[in-house]
Amino acid sequence: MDDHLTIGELAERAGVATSALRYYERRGLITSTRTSGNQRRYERSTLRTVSVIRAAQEVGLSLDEIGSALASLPGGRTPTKADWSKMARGWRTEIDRRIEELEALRDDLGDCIGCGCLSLRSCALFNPDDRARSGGSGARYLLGDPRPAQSDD
Amino acid sequence: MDDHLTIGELAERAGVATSALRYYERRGLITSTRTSGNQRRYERSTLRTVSVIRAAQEVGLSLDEIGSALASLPGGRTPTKADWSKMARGWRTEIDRRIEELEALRDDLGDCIGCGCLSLRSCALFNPDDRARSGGSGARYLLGDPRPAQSDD
DNA sequence: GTACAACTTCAACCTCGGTTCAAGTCAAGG
DNA sequence: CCTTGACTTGAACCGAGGTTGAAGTTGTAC
Repeated sequence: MDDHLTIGELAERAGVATSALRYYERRGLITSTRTSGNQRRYERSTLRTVSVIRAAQEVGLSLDEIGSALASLPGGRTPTKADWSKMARGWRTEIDRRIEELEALRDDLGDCIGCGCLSLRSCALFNPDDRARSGGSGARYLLGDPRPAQSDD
Repeated sequence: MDDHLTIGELAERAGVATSALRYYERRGLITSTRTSGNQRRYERSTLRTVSVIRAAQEVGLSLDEIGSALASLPGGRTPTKADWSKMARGWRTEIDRRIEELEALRDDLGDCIGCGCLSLRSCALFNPDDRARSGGSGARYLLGDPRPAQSDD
């Protein structure tokens, strides 16, 4: 009833499980103080931080990336309005990039459907060398660079 | 040198690791015959199947979904040109759906940047109740339904 | 006929974003 | 004081899509 939130209250208001909040704290995304009896108490502003975390996850960022973004905030841990605007702008760029990738993929697919490129000749979707191969499991899509015709199938 | 491929040859031509090919086989996505010495030999058409698998993964399908699609092919295991066209059309629909989701998300984000909705009032991105909560880890995004104003922040 | 690369299997391990459990402690109402 | 529910910890587990390693076998080039 003071101006702090228990983990259960924060979980309910933020729409996440308490286990997720403890996990975020282990990962360094949020912080808490402790009562004399070792229970977590959260600032009300942590609700905002959690909302930003969830929003960033929707955008497709990993918790590591989100953590870096939060850690790089100048004046402390909780994102201010200006911080949020800045981050949101960056994320929008990221979303735009992903939309472009998907559109390219869709167009490739359209070409394939039209051209019957099961022959594998010059089809972007079927060009393995070209796939983004580095760096984990994110959504990665292919781009151009059709290979010169080879003995195909 | 006959018309079959070893696992290493297939791996190189398809751009995947041999371990992945064995994994696909365990999952029932591809098949092989064996030499008298128990080594795998692949039909050349398996290269096409693997390409389809990788393309479907790019689209965002799980190996289970891909397996179902391949298993449902009428005339055997290797997708024909017509099969491929049919699948590709389905995937394109899926891609379109994901692009729409991303565009909605981007627009929400644009609203947030414009309105300074850090207050959490009526902001789609900050509305936890509304997040797609069911069903695994796919890319899920939020939609409308701004909540009536509450004590916020 | 022998060296060596490529193959075999099975089991264990990896990341990511958490959830679930067991065993125990704290806080609040009656 | 006592009960009850919310909290604490650490460790184990999940599923997806594989990778890695050990120990042994095959295939082929010289």
